[in-house]
Amino acid sequence: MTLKLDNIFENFKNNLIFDDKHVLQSNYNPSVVEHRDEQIEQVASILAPVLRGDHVSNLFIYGKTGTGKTLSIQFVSNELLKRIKEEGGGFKLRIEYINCKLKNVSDTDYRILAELIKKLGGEVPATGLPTSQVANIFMDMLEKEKQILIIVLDEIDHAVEKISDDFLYKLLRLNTELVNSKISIIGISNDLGFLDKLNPRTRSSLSQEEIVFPPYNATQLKDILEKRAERAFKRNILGEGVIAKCAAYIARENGDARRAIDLLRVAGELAEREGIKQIIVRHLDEAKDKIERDKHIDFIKLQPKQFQAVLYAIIDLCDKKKNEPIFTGDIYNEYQELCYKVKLDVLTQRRIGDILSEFEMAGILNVHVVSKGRMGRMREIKLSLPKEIIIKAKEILKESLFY
DNA sequence: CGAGATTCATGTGAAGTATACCTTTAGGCTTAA
DNA sequence: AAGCCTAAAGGTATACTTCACATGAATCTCGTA
Repeated sequence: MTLKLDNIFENFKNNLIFDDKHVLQSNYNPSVVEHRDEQIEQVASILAPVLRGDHVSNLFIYGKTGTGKTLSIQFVSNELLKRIKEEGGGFKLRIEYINCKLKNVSDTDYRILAELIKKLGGEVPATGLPTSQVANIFMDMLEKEKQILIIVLDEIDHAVEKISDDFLYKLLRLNTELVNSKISIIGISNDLGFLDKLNPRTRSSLSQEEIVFPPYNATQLKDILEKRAERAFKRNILGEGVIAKCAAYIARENGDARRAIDLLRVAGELAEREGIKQIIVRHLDEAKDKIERDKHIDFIKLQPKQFQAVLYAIIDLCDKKKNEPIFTGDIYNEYQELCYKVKLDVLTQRRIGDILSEFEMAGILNVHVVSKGRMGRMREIKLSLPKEIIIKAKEILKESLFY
């Protein structure tokens, strides 16, 4: 065993590619945020009143993934925290980040409150308590100290289905009930239409201020990548035009800087694994596939059993039907048979319908309702995954369901 | 022939249920004065 | 009498079910040209 570990460590030590790989990992926090000066200034000027211990306006931020929203907020937060620490002021500032998309973690009223309480150092059971009581616990914890809490709710658009408008509104207006402490919400959404889904009074208190983060363009991406690559890789590792290609590709797609950086890292890993001393354009292409694959495979692995069963039924059906379109009813039948085979409880068609919608939300399926006249009305369903991922997914699902 | 009614298979919203978990409370048992 | 433990009662969130009504175009019906 030790021998094996020795090998691994030895290989790692001798790695030819990376100098400091951490720089390319998603939890890396650069000291400078490139090309977001304007946005950072806006965020800063909106959050600045906390320095005087004043209440801060609620803020709504709109921008696609990987446009530096989180990074910018984190940057401003750190600066604020630093200053508060230096100057004191007799109160505490907390900035807590919550991603509302995380299934079974922070995707309902109750769970968001529970998460917040946890971050404040408390503990609440996963179920059993009335939400209002959890809200009270939260307020008590908040009031224990003189502090300002800024809650960053990332991807609220994903949770708005499950989170009641009322909850958001109450959270936004919590200030009126707080004596010692103050609270502000920063909502982040990828979907600008999100605001329209809210009722007007919630909307107006959430978007007291609004900031838009545009996607990075190719030049900016190139710049960002170069800065990171410089620290992450050893000298002369990057092949001709690799960064330019990477930037151009991502810019064309959606300007998601995180993806661009991932791409570069994975390309590096691939080169490392091959034992080659240079990253070339080919690695980028391979990395692209690998990232795509991993993302979906992880998603599928994390799904609950029933969801996996539904997905398996769909994949199986697609195989059988080849290019014919498939509909809800077909899927349900297939799913039922599968359940008998695997000894899984059979859920109702109603529920399966909801599960299908959830898959659609997650971008795994392409669904649209068609009316076939006298033949009824149903959803036509297509898998929106590349072929090779479907094959891999099928294996994984088989494994998970049958054994 | 064409306007309007019918129909089908499911979409979809609302209300109800099962489960797993929580707190409160009352009763019973133990312990110590 | 005070303290502690236990079990029942009463309550909640969440995932799922049940019920009931909504959809929307192909097809049918039937009056009319």
